[in-house]
Amino acid sequence: MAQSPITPRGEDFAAWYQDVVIQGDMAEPAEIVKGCMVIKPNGYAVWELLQREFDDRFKATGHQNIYLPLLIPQSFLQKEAEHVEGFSPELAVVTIAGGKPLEEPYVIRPTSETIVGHFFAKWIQSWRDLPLLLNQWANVMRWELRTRLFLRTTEFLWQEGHTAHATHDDALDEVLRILDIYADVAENVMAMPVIKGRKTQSEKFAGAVSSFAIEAMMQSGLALQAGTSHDLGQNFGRAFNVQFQTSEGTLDYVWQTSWGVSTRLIGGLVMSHSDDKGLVLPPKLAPIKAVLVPIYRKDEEKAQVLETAHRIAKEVGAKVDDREGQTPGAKFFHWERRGVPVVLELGPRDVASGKIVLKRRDTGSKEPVPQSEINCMLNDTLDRMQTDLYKKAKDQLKSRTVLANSIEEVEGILNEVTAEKGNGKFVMAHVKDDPACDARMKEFKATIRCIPTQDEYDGPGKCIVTGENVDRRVVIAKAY
RNA sequence: CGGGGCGUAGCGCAGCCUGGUAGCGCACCUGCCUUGGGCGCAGGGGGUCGCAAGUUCAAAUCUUGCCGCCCCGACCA
Repeated sequence: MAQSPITPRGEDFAAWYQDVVIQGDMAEPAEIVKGCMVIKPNGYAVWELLQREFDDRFKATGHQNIYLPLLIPQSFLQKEAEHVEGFSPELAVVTIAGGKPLEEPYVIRPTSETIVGHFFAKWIQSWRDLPLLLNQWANVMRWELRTRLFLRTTEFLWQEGHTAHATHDDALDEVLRILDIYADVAENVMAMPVIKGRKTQSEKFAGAVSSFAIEAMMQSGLALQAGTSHDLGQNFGRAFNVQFQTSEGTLDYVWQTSWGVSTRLIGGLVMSHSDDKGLVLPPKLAPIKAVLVPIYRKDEEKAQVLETAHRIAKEVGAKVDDREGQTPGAKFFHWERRGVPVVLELGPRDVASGKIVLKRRDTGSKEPVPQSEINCMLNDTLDRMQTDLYKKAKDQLKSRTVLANSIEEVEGILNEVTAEKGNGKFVMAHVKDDPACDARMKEFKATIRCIPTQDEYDGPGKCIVTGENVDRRVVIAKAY
């Protein structure tokens, strides 16, 4: 019998997304805690693979991991003016502990800049202590009004990098180095093309001088901010008195950065590649790359098939689905929904002919392969699938990116867009980095996603809102 | 924070209007049978009906209060 069906993308994109995540057994709402989710093994395994990719790159660029307290004294959040304003609406606060009201409440960290500021002040005395390059893998909590699995949950997992530098140039280099790492993992591991860019002043992180981000386009055509890297200037250095003695003997505040990617990336992964049959995972992030489904009828067939199945599975590193009492058909659906890149089918006919059937998750193509070549063919297929998924996503990004040269044009395009229809677009237009311009975009429920770091279009032009000169087109879109 | 919906077996739901032995499908267990895209048959186990108070001889059902979750809009990785 059919399991709960997956809502087709074309019918209702948001419902499709939720169905894919749940049917793919990645996560489910933790119905006992508002806005939180349970990340299940098939989802957490993807997170572990992603973590490894990022962590290796952070280590390779000189960062070390630390762990900071979950609770932050409430007064800490208030030390940086913009920071407190940005975060106070979404804080969860602990006011009672040990059965007694606390003298000073603790907030559950929404991010750790403030606590880092405190410890940086203790640890940094001299320019010789710099740069200080740290990262933390942690959970954080932001009391969101509206939540969606992975994309926005009250509690989420992430990494937050925190670094301190002697000069602004060094800090900015760090910010961009990390942005490159984020883009590298997104494109080459997640097969998710991104646009690197700077956030506008009104979209930047609360407390930063400037924020950079990678923006991805989902199959709905909506934008997803997939990672951010912030130039904090000396804002937190001043707020927490993080001073160091320069080589010339003077005192200066450190220049800090912070940067993060979260479990939101898993949502992005799902919305980049999956289809109406369920989850599609790029091979590099598939916890199980191939499953072998044995097919047999009589006992003597079973013995033969299983023997060959285990031999081949061992050779290629596949998992044999030898569960009893489930027909092959049920198994095919099971693994398909869970996004396994390749399913191998082995039955009596294949045993007799010395072949095995290889089926690709993304294209659905099925072909018999000589058993002697299966190892090579499988690796080949996984490699091809990885690059094909990227190409497909890149093509969609290109075909759904349009130029606009007037505010009316932008409005006309974006007013057609709804999240359910999944007909989103990236609109490239000349717009000034000015809060008034951001506000204008909000009128049609869109935002300036970023000012690309690399101009792939026609260079300078006149702002379609103010008429002033700006040096390149920005990305305007509706977003998650 | 506004609008809507929901809470009954592990999951999805019916029953409620009109109070009277708690039901269906899937899943699960046992046996037989089947197996190249969600097999079939037979038998079986599983529930303080979200919580609390009230009305009543009697409450899943009526009344009141509370709690929680989900979905749709304004803030956000």
